[in-house]
Amino acid sequence: MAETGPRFNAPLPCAPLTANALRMTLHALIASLSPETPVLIAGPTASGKSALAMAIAQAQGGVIVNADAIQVFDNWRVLTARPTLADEAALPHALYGHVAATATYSVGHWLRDLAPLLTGADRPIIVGGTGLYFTALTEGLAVIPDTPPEMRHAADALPLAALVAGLDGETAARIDLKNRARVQRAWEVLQATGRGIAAWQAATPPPLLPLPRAQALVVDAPVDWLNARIAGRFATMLRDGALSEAEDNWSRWDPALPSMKAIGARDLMDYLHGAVTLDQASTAATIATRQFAK
RNA sequence: GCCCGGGUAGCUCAGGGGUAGAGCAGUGGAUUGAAAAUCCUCGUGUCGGUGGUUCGAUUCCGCCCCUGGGCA
Repeated sequence: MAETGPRFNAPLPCAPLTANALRMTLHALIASLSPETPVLIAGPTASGKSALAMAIAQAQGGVIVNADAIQVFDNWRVLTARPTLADEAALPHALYGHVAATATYSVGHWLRDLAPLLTGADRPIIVGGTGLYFTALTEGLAVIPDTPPEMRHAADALPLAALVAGLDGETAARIDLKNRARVQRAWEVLQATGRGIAAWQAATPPPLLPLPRAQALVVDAPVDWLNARIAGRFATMLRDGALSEAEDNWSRWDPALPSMKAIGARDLMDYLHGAVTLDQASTAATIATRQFAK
């Protein structure tokens, strides 16, 4: 059962179906689900995960819970394809836009926010594109004390080689030493706690929701079909107000903030700066989306 | 019409008498608190066409075609 990453069964080959066949497939799929058991929905962006979640909630009830690292922030709705106000009014949603744009947030926060929903009255339907979140949920996450922000600042200033030199042997043997994000995280943990991250991870507690206790679905779609949907997506976002969202974020723009990592945010800011045309921004954002969807 | 640049990977370009290499795009893979992040892997293409010089031309020379700019 122990696999690496969320490798769910994939019963929904939605793309090549006609609208009617798709409706019937969805119908059969939903009918096969137990209304008591938590549902997990993973899949690439623009594959129709949210629509599936809403269809399930509509038919069987339950709360739609976000498992996307960027949709948790309150500053982008259109650009991150968060459920609309109408969607949220129609069906219960949780962990969407509940974090301030200027806050830091990560898997640990998410798991803590999620925990009460797993034992609540409503059956959770957890949808999202962040693989790490699903992995942490179904396979567990090491409990490591928070590292202070100063530690991050200190590490930011150091070259990779210095960080590598500062690791404990057990950790150094285990992680990708060329990957700055991994190395820096390990360095920060060792500095802050005096214990190597490998040791912390070896003591990972059992998962909050092991895969066998959930109904896991992955929306799988052919690349060509996906790319076609992605191609029109940014234009649609612009039409729906992505540009004014960008203007709203203008005064607090800081590329280092997690909330500003939203695909297209940087491109929109570049456009507002006059550095690129809207066309160039759209192209860049579309390419980034396609790469992300893989 | 004349003068000066260019024409090399899907795109932007570097190079240079011994059949060529970067970035981007694309591909495959990794992933334990930045994950919409981060890292790793994969580069043969008539070097615009055609003649010539040469042991050997994508590289030098002629002509032709295309393209950017300047002068008329």
